[in-house]
Amino acid sequence: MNDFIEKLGTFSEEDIAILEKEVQQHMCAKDTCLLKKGEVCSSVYFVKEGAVYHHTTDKDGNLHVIDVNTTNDWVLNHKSFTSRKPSTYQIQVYEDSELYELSITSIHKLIALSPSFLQMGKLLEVVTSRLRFFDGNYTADEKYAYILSNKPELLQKFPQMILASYLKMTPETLSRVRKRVS
Amino acid sequence: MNDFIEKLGTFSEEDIAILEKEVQQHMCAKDTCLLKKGEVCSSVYFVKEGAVYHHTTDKDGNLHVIDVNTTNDWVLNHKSFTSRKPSTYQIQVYEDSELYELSITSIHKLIALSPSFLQMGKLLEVVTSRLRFFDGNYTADEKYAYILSNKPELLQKFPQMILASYLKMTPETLSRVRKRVS
DNA sequence: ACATACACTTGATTAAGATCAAGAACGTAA
DNA sequence: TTACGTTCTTGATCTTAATCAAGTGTATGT
Repeated sequence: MNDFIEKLGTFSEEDIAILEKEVQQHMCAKDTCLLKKGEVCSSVYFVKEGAVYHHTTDKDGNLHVIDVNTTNDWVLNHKSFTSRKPSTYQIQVYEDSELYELSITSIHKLIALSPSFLQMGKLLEVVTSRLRFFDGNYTADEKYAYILSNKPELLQKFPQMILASYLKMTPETLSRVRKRVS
Repeated sequence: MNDFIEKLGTFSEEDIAILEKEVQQHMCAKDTCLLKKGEVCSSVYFVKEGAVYHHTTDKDGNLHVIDVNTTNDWVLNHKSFTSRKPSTYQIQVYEDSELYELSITSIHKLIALSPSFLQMGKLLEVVTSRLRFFDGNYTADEKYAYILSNKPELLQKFPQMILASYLKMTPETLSRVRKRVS
């Protein structure tokens, strides 16, 4: 649990003690749903080991992958979490994973006990900000190269279909990009 | 000033009286800068009449239009405003405009005087959320059709170059789309 | 009225990626 | 082992929009 707490911020010994009481540890099987479409996001997860993806399916049955997380990543729908409005997509475990969970009620309790826990709010803003290429007009090659140099573990954890959807290209294109860039 | 206050929320007579003392009314000439790149956004504007655009210029000298506002729109860099971090772009008046301004210090003062002003925070979140098509993969025709049915006044106020940049297409493409869709 | 500048249009060509289609590689179950 | 279902690869073609280039307005000032 140390790496989890370290990533959360800097805390005193006492703070860590009360924090540890609030954190729940889970072993989640593949396909476990962490947040259903329509539910309000009320927990923050941290991936100790494993893989998680955020997705939705449109009326034509096409899968849209919104986000992907692996080891040492934070997992939450930040928009739903902060606005307390229903999530527009699902968060699901992609492979058997070990997760830490901190509920919103625990977070409120912690902040009431020690204001040093306020730093978590800032953190969650940062960790959930979207990757560069979702704003600008990047080519398929640039998007792949970005992942390759910034988060190559995604390429190992997820199959081409999921990655292609996440990168907004077809699996065929991703296959060709892969060959081209390597 | 009534339409401005109405859009801000629902307030008592006394609230409106203290609010009106804080609002500054401006006549701004074309090209007046409301927020410079690098400054922290510290005011919210409301367009009584006119046109405003948010833009930046990259190292190759290309103009990138991030947002456009016309009559009855709110104007602010929400990210800079809430994070208190420097703006990455400029906000500028595009044609002579009549604007109302509410500074962040005024907002804090108002909230201290009456908690009913807290509703403004929610409002600003909503009004600054990006239009649908900036997430998904929409065609040039779809983007134009969306503006045409949801904010046609933009097409009157701004020249093709600005609109094309905002819609992430070339002016040539926008010209052809225009003919095609109409 | 003329010149200059600027915005817009239109056409021809190019490039990126999607789509369609077929086959290869690999795992799992009978 | 064979058979089936995936996932991934590869090729051929098509579509969208960018680029390049040459026009056509249209306003502004002299």
